[in-house]
Amino acid sequence: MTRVLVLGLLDVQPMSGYDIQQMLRISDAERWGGVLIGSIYHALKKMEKEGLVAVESIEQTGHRQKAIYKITATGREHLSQLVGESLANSSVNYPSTLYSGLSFIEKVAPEKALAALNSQLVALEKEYQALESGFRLKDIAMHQNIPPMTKLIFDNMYAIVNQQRAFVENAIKLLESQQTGN
Amino acid sequence: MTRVLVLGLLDVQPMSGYDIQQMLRISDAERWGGVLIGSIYHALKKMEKEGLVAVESIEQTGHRQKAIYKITATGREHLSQLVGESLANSSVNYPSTLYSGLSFIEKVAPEKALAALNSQLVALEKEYQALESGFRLKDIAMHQNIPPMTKLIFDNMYAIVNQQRAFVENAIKLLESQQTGN
DNA sequence: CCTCCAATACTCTACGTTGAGTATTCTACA
DNA sequence: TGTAGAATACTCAACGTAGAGTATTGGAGG
Repeated sequence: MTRVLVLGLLDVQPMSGYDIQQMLRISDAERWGGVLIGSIYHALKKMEKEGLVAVESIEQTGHRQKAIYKITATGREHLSQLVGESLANSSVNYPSTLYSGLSFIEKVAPEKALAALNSQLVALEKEYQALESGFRLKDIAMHQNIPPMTKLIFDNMYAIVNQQRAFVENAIKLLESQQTGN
Repeated sequence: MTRVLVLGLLDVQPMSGYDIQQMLRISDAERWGGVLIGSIYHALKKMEKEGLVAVESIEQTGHRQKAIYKITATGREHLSQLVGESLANSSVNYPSTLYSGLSFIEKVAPEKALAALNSQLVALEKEYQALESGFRLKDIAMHQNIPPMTKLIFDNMYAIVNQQRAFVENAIKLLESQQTGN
């Protein structure tokens, strides 16, 4: 996924690792991608060895220099390949951390478990609001002309957060009913 | 997550890395956890150094030996801690691979993109059916007495697969409408 | 003009994941 | 009784992730 994002951005125009970082930070990819600094530079180095990208130039500013990378023809083919795979592969990923926690929930005291689940509910609420305000900002920036695919992705993110919210609420209800012995 | 599962199982009874592997394979965790061989042994070695687990005994069978691990008191505390965190942390994880593919969908020919998305739909359908038959088998094995928490988790998995199915269907519709120029 | 903080542009190492690979033992069946 | 293949039990190196750390430059305020 890191590779798709890096190659995709370099295909728009040559840029440095830092620029890629900034691009990802500004775009929605920040929220769902969570690509970290180290991964970007690692991907660039790796793909350079593989001939998918190349250093176009090195800009000097005083004693500091930055490498401007560009995508190669092979890289463009590879990108197309990767995008195809990303579209074809199953996109389900279960919240395994939560599942494993619930599987061994008896390892913590019921009050602690309830407190923990409630704090997750707060986190989910926060995520939902961050999504909403992010969307509003984008909507204004693009003058109410958000591309339909971006809209679809946002809707999917809303749906996922809501789904998890309902799930956690049900888990809480179940725990409470078990605690009172009903 | 690997640690929670490994510690949780060792807390039931001492066993070897291979036994843990088998336990996970049999349980539902196989489907959502996807914990791989290497990760289990790595976790065991690491946690042994940290004093969370210890080798209880080494069973010899001819020239082959297997190490039976047990959880320590510190390990039990740690498990409780980890379960608490698993319950408290946000459980949303977006299908970033698909999102990145969709973000750069124009890098592949429209027919290829459609074909790829349709093959994902097939994969999702397969996953749904695997879920259903897995649940039925479990239901029979437990004589229609599946624990409510397990039921909740299964329902969440169904919901997630359905959500992704709807999402991919909408993406396909959007692509088709763009292709015909509506 | 100086100073301090934010921004720029990476480097580096620790860590977990991945799954092919290795080696041994068991077992079914011919 | 021999043997092919499944099951057992783990090793190992390549790889990607993670994010703190380092070093330099730009800019705002006193």
